[in-house]
Amino acid sequence: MVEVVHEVAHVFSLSLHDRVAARLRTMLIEGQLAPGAKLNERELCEQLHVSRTPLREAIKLLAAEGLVDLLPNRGAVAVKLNEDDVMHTFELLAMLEGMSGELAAQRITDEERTEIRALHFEMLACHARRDLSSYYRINANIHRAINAAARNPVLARTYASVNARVQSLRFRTNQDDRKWQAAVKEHGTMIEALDARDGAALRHVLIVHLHHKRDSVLALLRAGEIYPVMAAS
Amino acid sequence: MVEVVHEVAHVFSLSLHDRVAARLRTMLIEGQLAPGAKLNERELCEQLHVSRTPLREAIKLLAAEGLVDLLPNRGAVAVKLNEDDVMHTFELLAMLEGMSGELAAQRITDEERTEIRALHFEMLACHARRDLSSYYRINANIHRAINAAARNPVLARTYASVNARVQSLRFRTNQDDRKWQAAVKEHGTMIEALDARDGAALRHVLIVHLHHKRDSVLALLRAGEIYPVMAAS
DNA sequence: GCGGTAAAATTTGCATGCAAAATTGCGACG
DNA sequence: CGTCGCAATTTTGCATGCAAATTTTACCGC
Repeated sequence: MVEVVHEVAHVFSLSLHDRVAARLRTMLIEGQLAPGAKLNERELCEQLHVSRTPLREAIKLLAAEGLVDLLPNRGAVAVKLNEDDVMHTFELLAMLEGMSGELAAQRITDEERTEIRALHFEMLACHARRDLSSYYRINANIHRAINAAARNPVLARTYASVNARVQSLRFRTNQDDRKWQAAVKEHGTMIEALDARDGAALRHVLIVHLHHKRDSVLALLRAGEIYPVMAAS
Repeated sequence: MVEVVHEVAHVFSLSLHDRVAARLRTMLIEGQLAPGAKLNERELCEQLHVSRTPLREAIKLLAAEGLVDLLPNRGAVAVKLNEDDVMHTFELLAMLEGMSGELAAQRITDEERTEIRALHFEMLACHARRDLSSYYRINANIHRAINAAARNPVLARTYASVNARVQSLRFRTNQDDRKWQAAVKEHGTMIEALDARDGAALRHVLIVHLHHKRDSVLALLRAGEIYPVMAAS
């Protein structure tokens, strides 16, 4: 019935289910689909202007990524992490990022170091302007760059997959100026470790960094300032 | 009124697509679907006696697990790892298993230690009988038990997911008696480290163990003795 | 024969239809 | 007044149909 399709000529992932999965992923990470919320197929079909088949296929992708839980005969719900889940996830993330850092310190090129330092200063600018949104974006790019410098795509993909599950929570932290300051300082230490090609030091600061992040998220979680936020239904 | 049941309910896979995914997973791991082989939907539909919808949904699950690659408009193919992929995967696996061991040494209960030691002796029996198949099964159970003792379900699931991608390759190694002997000896060291609750030692032996496994797999890969094999077992 | 092109056949991707399960609404009964 | 039970509606799960894309095959010119 719907033959009017928005221009997607320049997009290479022509598969509709991939695009739908990406859209859902964004909605989950940004909290438009709140943790614990049921994913109503008919609703999402109308909202995304697709039929149920590609939507269901996209949901299966997200289920394997761990972003939604699949309940037999009862559809899918956005994952709602409890404290233990958050602890375990950050415990793993810290290890993964620590490993990335250690490998990156050994394998990074000068060009990559230069680029990461540039990103670092961009991030400092965002911090100075209190531009949280851009700060997050550049921050993510820095960590992605470190992962890339580790020269292990399997590690990078695994990290991205695990990280996606807590991304929506990480989004809400760093409201606290003191913690933000500390995070920025840790990032400075990362740059120093990278310049010194000190794998152990980079690993250490990354693990500490993630543990601080974990604590921030847990604090918000315990304060109940995360899950009450719900979108209109 | 529904009680809170956010645990991954392992009720019997009532969903057809879950059963199909499990079946396909087995076929991929056991090599019935050879690496690089195209997954023909019609063919598999007839073989598994299901229609295309649940099959396609299952394939999406496996794609997110990294067991198959999805080519736009050209279906899915069983992943065919090259040497770099194998190196990177084992590099990550070694780290994950090392982490598991370190955590397990801290968190394991006496009951679990007892059970793992029992499994260990069972495995020794299989080794003595040269019962490779049972050896593999018990070996996998030991590593699963260590992962369980680490008390981090996220880590365990991640390990299982990454491991699945090389499981079909691991299946074919240890034909070499000398390497088998060495692997068994390493397992003995693991038990000692667990009994001493020496996290660093356990971590170390697990990493070494995985690196040896990596070398075995790479040797077979380079000898071309893996991919030509296509028969079902 | 050989390369190239176009049509036929196969295969994938998406939409829709139908049955089973779950949720909801409502009324009878204790 | 609350609870249980049953039917209506909604929602999920699977099968099938159709169009687009890909692969195969056949043909034509050279």
